[in-house]
Amino acid sequence: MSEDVKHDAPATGRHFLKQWIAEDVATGRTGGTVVTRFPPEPNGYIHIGHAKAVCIDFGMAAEFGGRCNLRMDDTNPAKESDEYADSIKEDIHWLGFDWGDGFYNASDLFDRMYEIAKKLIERGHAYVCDLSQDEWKLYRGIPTEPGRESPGRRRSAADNLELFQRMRAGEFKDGEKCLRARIDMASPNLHMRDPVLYRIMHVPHYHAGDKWCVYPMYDFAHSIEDASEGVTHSMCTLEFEVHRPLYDWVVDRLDELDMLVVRNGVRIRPQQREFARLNLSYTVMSKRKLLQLVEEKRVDGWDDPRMPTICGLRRRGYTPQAVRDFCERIGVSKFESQTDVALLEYCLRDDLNLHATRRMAVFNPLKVVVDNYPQQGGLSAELPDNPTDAKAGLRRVPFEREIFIERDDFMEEPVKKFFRMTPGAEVRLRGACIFRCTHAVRDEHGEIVEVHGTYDPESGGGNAADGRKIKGTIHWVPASCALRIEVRLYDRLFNVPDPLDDPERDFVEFLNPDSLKSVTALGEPALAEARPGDKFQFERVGYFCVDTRDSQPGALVFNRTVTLRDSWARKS
RNA sequence: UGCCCGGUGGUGUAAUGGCAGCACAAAAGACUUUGACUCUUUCGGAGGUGGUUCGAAUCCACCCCGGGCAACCA
Repeated sequence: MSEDVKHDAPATGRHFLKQWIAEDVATGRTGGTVVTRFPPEPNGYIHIGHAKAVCIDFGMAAEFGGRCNLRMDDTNPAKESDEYADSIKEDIHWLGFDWGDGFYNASDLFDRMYEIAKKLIERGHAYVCDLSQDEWKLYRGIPTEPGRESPGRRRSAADNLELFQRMRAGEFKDGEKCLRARIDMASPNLHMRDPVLYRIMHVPHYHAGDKWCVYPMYDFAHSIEDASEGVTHSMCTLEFEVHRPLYDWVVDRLDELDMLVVRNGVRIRPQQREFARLNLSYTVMSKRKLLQLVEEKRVDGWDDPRMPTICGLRRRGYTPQAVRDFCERIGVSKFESQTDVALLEYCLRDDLNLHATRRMAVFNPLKVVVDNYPQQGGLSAELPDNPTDAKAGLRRVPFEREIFIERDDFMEEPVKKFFRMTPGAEVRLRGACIFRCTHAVRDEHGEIVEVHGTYDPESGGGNAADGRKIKGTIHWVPASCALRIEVRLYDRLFNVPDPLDDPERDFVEFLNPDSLKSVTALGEPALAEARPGDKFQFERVGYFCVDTRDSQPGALVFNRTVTLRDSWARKS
């Protein structure tokens, strides 16, 4: 699926996950098929950090000829919904990945998990704990000191089983009891100090309905989900590293119960490894904080084009190819790094340059009058829709006696190395002709209101008949038939590279007040045909797309996806 | 301060005991009917101290620094 991704960068070396999987393939531990999974919790929209995980999970499976399941890790009904589950599926498909028939819900395994829990109780591996949450915290101890045993730990298996069944029957209130694993209250790893396996929640589940009032905890559920699906390689982010012994403990119990999938005679013991999550400069990546931005209306919803969510990037005009290329380039490691958003933008421009249709649009118009141009001149510029694509077509832009150019493209007293329009000098009007400015006209405030000059009638299309070179080329739109378009100029959401870096200040204080500026621009007539989602390069300015939410025929709204690189602006 | 995991140019990464390389960023130049793209060049790196070795980014020890874990969240 990644044929269309450019691989001009040297293939990143075999990162540790590839090495790990390759080794397991070689030793036959996979039973012939590498199986991975992407296990989002449907409690929010996925963002570019998840895209990294998606690319790793699906990418590793593809690379080793295996498969990757999509699984909703929906074990906490308090926060989850169909809306989120649906959006996650849509976003993964948009990224270009497909799970085939490998779609699962953790909640479909609730019966199985419940049975496993009962077996664990019978075998003395789990017990019902009556401690309140506060007591349980006290009993757990602190890292430097061992914890104390819960009274429930010494209860008979039969009694615990009965209590657990009563929990499930709804006889207890939330938090009144819980099921815990019997492991080691003295473990230096807090997660091994008899972790909670089931809690009571009298909350209906968006998928399982009102069948349950007890729900499994992540550590218990996740191992069972992986094992049930025959997952061989379970990759997640670094914060789960300390959970690994517990993951393995549950897999051991399943093994004892003979509940592991057997593939080609090999019992599949899923294994977990962890990689560093993606951090991107000038944004935040935590679902909680993104939710906060949405709820406090700091942005216009999850798909606000400034959001790092997949739907936000999509609306902004990002392409799946660019996101995948980016995920390939950032590599995989265990070092907690912060990637420069400039790399993402590089990948974006790289793709858009190849595929975006070219048009001209003027953002800050300055009227230019071509004094020697006949009223019905009949000249028009014929320009390629995309010079990087030989198959792309051409469009005509009518040239007129009055046109608009970018105010920045004119300087009455030019600084050195200014190659654009300036009195006395020639400049090329893109695709149309060579123009020599004679003078600027000012109003009573000294503001330049229009510029006059003459064109070279022998320069149709922009080439001089005598072959003389013209250094500067600027874009323009015809005055009479230019299209008024709304353009939303998006910039980075935050004005510091790491908004979470300052413990003294709330990250919202670092929001960039100029992250959105809405302006009216003048576009060339061909833009009238633009449809929602279409991507364009406005020449010499940047990449833009037609907004999928607010744009209407006759009232077009464009989002600035990313500017063009501009070495002139950087210099001055 | 208990346990776990990390530390290679500004940023992200490569090497698996044998010349520290690539990409992004930055800078200079060439080309150019987009000051874009493309091309060339430059800049700049091993947290520290010891040790093992003919040879250490890589192995060992100690130290320093960063992150994670102490939700009945995932």
